[in-house]
Amino acid sequence: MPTKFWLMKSEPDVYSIDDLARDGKTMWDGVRNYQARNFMRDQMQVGDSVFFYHSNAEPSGIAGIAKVASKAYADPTAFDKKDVHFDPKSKKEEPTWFLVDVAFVKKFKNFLSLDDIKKTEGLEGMLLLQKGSRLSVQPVAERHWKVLTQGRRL
DNA sequence: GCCAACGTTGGC
DNA sequence: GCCAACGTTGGC
Repeated sequence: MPTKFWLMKSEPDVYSIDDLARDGKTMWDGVRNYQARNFMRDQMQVGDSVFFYHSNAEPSGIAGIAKVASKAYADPTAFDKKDVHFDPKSKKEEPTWFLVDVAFVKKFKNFLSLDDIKKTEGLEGMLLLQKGSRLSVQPVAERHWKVLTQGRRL
């Protein structure tokens, strides 16, 4: 598998790095975008590293690190009529939506804000920084991961 | 809360 | 298969 590094977005009001630290592990449910689903279903491997990104936050940015803790399986919230992420088109025999389990690794002592990320050199081409990029699950190039994690007190 | 940039849906 | 209308994301 080519990619071993990922970035996954969550709104901290809904589920933050502190929630993951408390739970230890969580189902990354509610992804309803095909590209994001495909990354989880087709490419993620147990043990892959994940930037836990706080979106729609004050400030937005990378809050810590998590890791992929399961292979992809059907997202149960798609079958649950009472769930906000319910999708009547997804059938149990042939699920539309998938998720992986994500486990807590660390919370950064120094939150890495989007502002900091933008100021960082060597991130040319990083998906997160592309205008209009909204993908909530995205691959991170190894060199970008290194640039962001090395030479910093995180 | 605004709104630009995307993604999806559905009429034709 | 086109594309307008609509819904969502997410920075600001």
